Amino acid sequence: MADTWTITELANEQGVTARAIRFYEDQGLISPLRDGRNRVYANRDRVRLKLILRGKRIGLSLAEIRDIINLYDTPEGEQRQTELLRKLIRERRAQLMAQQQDIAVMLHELDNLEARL
Amino acid sequence: MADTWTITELANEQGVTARAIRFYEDQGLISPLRDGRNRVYANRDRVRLKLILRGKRIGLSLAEIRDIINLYDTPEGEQRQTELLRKLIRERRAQLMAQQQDIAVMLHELDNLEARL
DNA sequence: TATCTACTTTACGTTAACGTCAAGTAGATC
DNA sequence: GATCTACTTGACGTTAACGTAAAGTAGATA
Repeated sequence: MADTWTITELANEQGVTARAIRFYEDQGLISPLRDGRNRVYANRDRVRLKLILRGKRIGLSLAEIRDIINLYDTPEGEQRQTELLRKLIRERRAQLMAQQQDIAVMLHELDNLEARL
Repeated sequence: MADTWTITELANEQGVTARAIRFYEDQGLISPLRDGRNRVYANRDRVRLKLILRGKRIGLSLAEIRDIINLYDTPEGEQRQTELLRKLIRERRAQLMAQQQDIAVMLHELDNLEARL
């Protein structure tokens, strides 16, 4: 298993276009190293991309995903920030759980629908 | 409890703009009756709007929501269509369950994050 | 009867998230 | 050394989902 990827390798693997990945970089969501002009993606970039795509699949905007990434990237032990971070995490968790609920309701309705057939 | 609503009443209640509701109508997602030129929303329209907004909250596009609505609106007992319907329902259910999974992973990551604080 | 309020339609504007050329470069291959 | 391949950086185009006037109407109220 390689430990670095080119942009097209990563794009193919993750099922997105290279253009999309470059766009995420423009938006400050991912920052690969360079080999000359060319982008080189390490595993942490790959993990980051997966996080982005997971966020997209559940309907988060890139701005919201950036907020979540910022939670991850905040230096540890910054006491002044900790309380704020906890709050943001709680809010995000509440939103995700509400989404779970919405999906549960929809699944239930699909069950009813199928039962009617 | 009233059994009909004006567009602004419904908009305020559901936390969206009247413009958005009219847009959903343009897209064929909802079809209220009229009192002269004015739209009159009955309870089934209200339920329909809730379905639309629930879909939006979990990141579905209006086109996808329309597909789901079409599942609901298909006349019962159309034997020829039944098998296709079952298939569409199964696919949609699979997608929703995948989304549940994505959300579960994110919730887990938030837990880890909070634990680090 | 004039004004106010809540609706209507029409139409152009806006933002997010890329798609789609165009033009250039750098390394490998014929 | 020319051609091929995989990258690069602009820059303009596109679609979805509304926002935002503009201009008109119909019923209630001063």
